[in-house]
Amino acid sequence: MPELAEVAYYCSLWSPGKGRRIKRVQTHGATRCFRESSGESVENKLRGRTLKDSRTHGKRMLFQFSKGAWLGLHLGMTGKLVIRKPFEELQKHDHLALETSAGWLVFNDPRQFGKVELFQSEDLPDEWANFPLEILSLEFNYKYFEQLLGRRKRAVLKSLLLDQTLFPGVGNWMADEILWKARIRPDRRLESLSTTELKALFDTLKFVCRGAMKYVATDYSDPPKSWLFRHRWKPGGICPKTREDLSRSEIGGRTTCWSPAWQR
DNA sequence: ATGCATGTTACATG
DNA sequence: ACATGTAACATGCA
Repeated sequence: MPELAEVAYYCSLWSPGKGRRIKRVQTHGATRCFRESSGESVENKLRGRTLKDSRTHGKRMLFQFSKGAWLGLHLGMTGKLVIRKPFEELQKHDHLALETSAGWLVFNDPRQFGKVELFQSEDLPDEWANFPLEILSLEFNYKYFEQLLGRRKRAVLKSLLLDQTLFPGVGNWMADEILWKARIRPDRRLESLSTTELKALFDTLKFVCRGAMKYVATDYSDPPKSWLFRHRWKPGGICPKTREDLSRSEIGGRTTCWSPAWQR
């Protein structure tokens, strides 16, 4: 589920907890989400701390607590954040739940591809200090974009867009949306693009990220029907531009949807 | 029962 | 160094 905008949305769901003390922490200690650390260490670290701030970068989330404690979350494929009422029963895949006076701040993830990690530092943790530029930042301009692609001439576009070190936050549906909007086939290689196409790719990259933030990040509403998003998973889905059938196949290990009559 | 899923990583291979 | 393919992870859904 979660890409750039979905992550921003879920992150915002914990905002009612800001400024509140963590009265109690519940975990299911040994689930995969905790990786090398344990649920117990997370409990000990966060109990009694106050949630001060939160941020996202691409698909990652970071929560800052008092006394230099930081909680990093990645939602994987099926993770989400949710608030449960103070006396509400926790559910089956609630791996981490922080009790505050505003209710439980819950991380839920059935498939457990998500990840929970703790950092201890006064300032932003080192792991977060050197991330690539965010796509929607001002500094992520066309010149930077060209420079990013410098060594990747042979790469297939679909795979390239999914590279989190280049385009943090772009996931499967956004990559397809970007290529569809730019009218470029997902199986093309970077080296085959004309200057015009490269510029179109940059513009649609920004466009799709902005649109995703506008629609999805605010209240989890779907993008409009003019987007591929609304048609790509429907059996017999139709391209909103040509009204013709969409195609689907695996590219770079991921199911990919495109419009053969529209994309070249 | 089968196949598939908005993600990442490790590993083998070219 | 770059690129590709596969498996693995663990669960729910059609």
